[in-house]
Amino acid sequence: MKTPGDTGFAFPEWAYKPESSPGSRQIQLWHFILELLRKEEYHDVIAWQGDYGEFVIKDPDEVARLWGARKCKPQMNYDKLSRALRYYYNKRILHKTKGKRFTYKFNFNKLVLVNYPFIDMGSTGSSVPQSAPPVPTGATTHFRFPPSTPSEVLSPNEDLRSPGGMFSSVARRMARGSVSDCSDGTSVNSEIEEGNTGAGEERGERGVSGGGGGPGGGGGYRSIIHPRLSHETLFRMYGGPGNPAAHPGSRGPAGHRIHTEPLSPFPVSPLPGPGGAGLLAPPLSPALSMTPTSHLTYTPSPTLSPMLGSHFSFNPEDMKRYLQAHTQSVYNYGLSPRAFLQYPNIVIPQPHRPATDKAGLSGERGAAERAERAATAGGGERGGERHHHPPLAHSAHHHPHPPHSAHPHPHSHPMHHPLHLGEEPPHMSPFKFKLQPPPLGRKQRETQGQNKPRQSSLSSGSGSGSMSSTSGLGSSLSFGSDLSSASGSGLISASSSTQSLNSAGLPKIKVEPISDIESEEEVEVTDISDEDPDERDEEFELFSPRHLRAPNHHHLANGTAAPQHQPHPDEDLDEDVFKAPAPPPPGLMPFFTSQHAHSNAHRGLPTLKIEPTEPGESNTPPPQVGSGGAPQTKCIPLKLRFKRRWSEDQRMEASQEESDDKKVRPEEERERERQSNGQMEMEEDGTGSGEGDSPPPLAYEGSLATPLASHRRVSAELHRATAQLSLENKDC
DNA sequence: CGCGGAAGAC
DNA sequence: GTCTTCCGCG
Repeated sequence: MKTPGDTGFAFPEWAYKPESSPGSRQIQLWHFILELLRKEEYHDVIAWQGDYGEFVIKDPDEVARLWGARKCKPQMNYDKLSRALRYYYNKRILHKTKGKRFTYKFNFNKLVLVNYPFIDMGSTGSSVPQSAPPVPTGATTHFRFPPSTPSEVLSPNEDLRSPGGMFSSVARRMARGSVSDCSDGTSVNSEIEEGNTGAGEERGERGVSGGGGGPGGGGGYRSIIHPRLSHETLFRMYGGPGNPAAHPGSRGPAGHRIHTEPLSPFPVSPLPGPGGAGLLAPPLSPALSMTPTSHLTYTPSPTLSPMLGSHFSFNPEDMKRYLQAHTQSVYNYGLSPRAFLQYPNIVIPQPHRPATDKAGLSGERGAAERAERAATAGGGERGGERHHHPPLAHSAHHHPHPPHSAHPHPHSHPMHHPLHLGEEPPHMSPFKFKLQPPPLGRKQRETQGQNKPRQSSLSSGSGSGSMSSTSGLGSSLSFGSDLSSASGSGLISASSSTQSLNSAGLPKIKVEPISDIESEEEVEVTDISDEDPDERDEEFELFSPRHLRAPNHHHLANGTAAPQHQPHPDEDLDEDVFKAPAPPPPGLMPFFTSQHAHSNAHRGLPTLKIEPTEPGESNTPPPQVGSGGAPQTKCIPLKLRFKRRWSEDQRMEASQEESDDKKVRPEEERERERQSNGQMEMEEDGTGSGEGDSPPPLAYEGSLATPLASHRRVSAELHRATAQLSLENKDC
């Protein structure tokens, strides 16, 4: 569904950049998949379908062939490709949609969310259905796979500052294929890329007629983004010139909203100054820092890391929306609130469903598949996915642009076989679906049970310090002009379809009547069957009381009430990234204010209070918390408290991650944890004094980039601070 | 069809 | 580290 247009889902550009991937120089499979997904030409082969992030490989052999071509592995086949895909399970980049053949689902949280932690949802009212892709179908939604050529990577200069420059640079990159050519001369890239031009095999043409590429020009969504120009769609942090494509609503570079919300990242800096991004106020998430410079380095997760050159181009408003939507999605998905903790300024979005759109999301998956396979039949009027989408897209999204040829009708593609997807026209469904978290790999599942201490792989992986500074935004996104509409369309259709499916005997789905009240739980459809127990568990953990202990903190930190919603089952995800060290964030902020500290102490960890000091560590009563000034009434062993808290958090994380990461990052994390635990002890108390020592930025950085790392850093900082305090406040 | 271990290439 | 290749299991 979402695919309306094609790629209904918009990913940040960085997601498409191969460079971003840490380990591999070459394009990674998930990048490749995304690339294919975003190209209309390949919709017959692979397309978004079903829930948010869910896609179906309609033609496994073809996909394998393409992949093989890209990698110059002629022997590639679906079996192998799928093995590679399965490796993503542990990384949590993907998970399998059970019950549906060839259907997988991206974990956007990991992919996207991570990168846009700063999003301020609170302000916007618009909500996007959970399942909806982050940026559903907007005209602008396409992302283009940027060619990866490193050389091409934007020069910092360009990226950063000049919007135009960025675009151009980006454009260039994009223009190129993302991939390396096979030695034989076959260039994979060309295949894909050319698809647009027609070079590609059958598919080729789809594209965009809008070749003009001009922004705004092309037809349909694509039009907005010329294949090569997709940048436009990309959002730049501070906007380049508004995207023409941008939806009408967004006007100028600086969206209105942006300014309106103090907290919102956008307002912060549009200044592009290089420093700007990096320099954002500590409170802001690192991600916020949009500066190009920072981006370059920023890598949220090892796997996901944004590419160096990531640029952002976006319309602020759009961005905002996008983020919100995304956030919601994430949220719905079960993103852990903790993630947000890191960013005090960020308002945690509460999921809410659009009044109108309440409908659920997508569900059609199976049907679609079958349809396809069945296919054949020309059953539908629609040709492949698009069929559905386009219409939806239109209605749903109003294109800012003038209608384009491309835009078109679903059928526009000559190539497509008429597949009939299960999609249905959007309509609201009275039910709400509950999203299931993506299923974990077996192991993970198994493992979960055991709580091993582990930390998130992702976070650590990427890196540590370097990335931190960079803003999360390295990616560029294209936003659908209208989220609500988009979401609505996608979701709705899905929901309906889902239901139908159910009736059909498809996988079980939980359908709940929608209650407005629960806005939080958005709709998601998932197969209950498997899934997510794992993830859920994980998530639960996040939310578990322990974490929640100091809900207030969070809220405070955020500045807005975070949704208290209970642990969503859904939450999940990407914990790694998000999980940032819970303790730190809240703590840090508070740091500066003595009051917070106190409050924390009091409220927060009641239990902790009295515990005996630890053995090795200083028994010494921790310094008073209120360093700032609040004389603490008593010397509270903050250390202990914090320590405890910290430990718990870590444990939690560990447990969560454990499951997640088992493979991914094993020991480092643990080790870190251990260390941190040991050290952490005092930390937070130091708040007041600590400040000096620990520059907020650090903390943030860490948090963004790598939770773990950040933890460590923070802890170290705290430690130091604490030490000082201790010295100072010996009396206690 | 899907999963995941193992070995190995890059 | 990211697959690629094989393979046994369900």
